[in-house]
Amino acid sequence: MDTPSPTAAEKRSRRPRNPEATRAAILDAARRLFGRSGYDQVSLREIAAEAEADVALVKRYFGGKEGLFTEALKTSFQADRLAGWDRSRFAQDMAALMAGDPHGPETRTESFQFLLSAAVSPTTAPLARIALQDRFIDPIRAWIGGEQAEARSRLLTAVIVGLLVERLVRGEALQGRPREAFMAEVEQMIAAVLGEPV
Amino acid sequence: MDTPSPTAAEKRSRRPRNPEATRAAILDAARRLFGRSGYDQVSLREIAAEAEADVALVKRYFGGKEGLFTEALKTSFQADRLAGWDRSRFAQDMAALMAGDPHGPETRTESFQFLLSAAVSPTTAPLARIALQDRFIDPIRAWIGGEQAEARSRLLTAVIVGLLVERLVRGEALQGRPREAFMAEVEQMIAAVLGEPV
DNA sequence: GTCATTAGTCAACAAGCGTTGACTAACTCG
DNA sequence: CGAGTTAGTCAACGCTTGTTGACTAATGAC
Repeated sequence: MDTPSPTAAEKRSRRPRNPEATRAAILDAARRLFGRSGYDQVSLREIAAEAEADVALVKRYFGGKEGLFTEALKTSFQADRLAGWDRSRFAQDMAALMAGDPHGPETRTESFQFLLSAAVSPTTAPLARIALQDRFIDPIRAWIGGEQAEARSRLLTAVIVGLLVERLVRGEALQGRPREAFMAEVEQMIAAVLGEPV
Repeated sequence: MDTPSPTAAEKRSRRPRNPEATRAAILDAARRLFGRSGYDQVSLREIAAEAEADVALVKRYFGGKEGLFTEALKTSFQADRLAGWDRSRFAQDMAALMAGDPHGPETRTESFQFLLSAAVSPTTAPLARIALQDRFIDPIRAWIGGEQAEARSRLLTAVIVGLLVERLVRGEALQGRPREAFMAEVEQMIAAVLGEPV
């Protein structure tokens, strides 16, 4: 046998020794799982399993669970930054997003949920405050401008968060007339907060 | 010594054997602690200590942690039912409540937070859905009436929840002009959702 | 007063957690 | 090639959790 039985070699160190890739895999798994279930619900062993890595590597790369969480929160929802949204279609897009099926494929809210679960737990609330300010309140205020910008951006952020919880708790998709009615109301309300003619 | 050293007798069974009172004490402590920190953050031992009772009694009276949580959630915020609020002053009262100091004495939001933390955790989300429907969405719909009642009550509930999170995350009281501006915006928005002239 | 029932206590359990350090194998540099 | 560093693995630690069953003492029925 030229190629000896690979079992022994295969069992150990299957991963091709790529530190950046492993680090990224762990971080990715963390974002996914933390976003789905919150800080306490997820164990490092679950994350490691999802990333097909060893638990001990969490310490190596992130110092511990809290470090991993912080890093995951920091690098979360790059794509979902509200700043990148089209303001003229904001109310419609948000209404459609919030009326959708919570378990559907077009989710896009997973990273929001991450932030939300962070906000509720007192342990992680300070981190959540920074992230909320950074990614929601500040960019929205920049849009709005004017004298009431601060109050309105806080308010709009609160509305989005509330709608997320509603969506999360609802458990199933709105369909037909209920969906349309809900969307229409959301749209109208957001427009009102944005200070636009209804 | 006629009255012998009471240490031995005192150590055991100090509580005067009052099942209803102990049950109530445990339930009360559970409401308080669950409301402050959420399901996973609170251990049964903490609750038992707060109630000055033994951990094992949780099993006796409630079957386990989940049973205690369910019972606590069910019997929570009797006083805070939105149904009891004065509708004509609803927008103002809610705005004032939400602008207040999160750590202030006039809280009144502890039991809301209880519900909120239940809503975010997937384990307890189904329970939270029932409670939300029962205590918020349904009574609000009864107020509103009309064709859009369902959509609007969902929306108003979402707004309240979002404001709670904002308050929770904010960490300090708004004061002076920021507070007034925030309150005015909240008031106006709620009034809009309620379908009242602004 | 005696005996069965029940409220409350105590100690221990199995399981899961985050964390740690010793070990092995792979890469890098001289 | 050989030495040193680094990536990844493994087993175990100490701790906390919810839960359980054996025990003690107070209550209530007769």
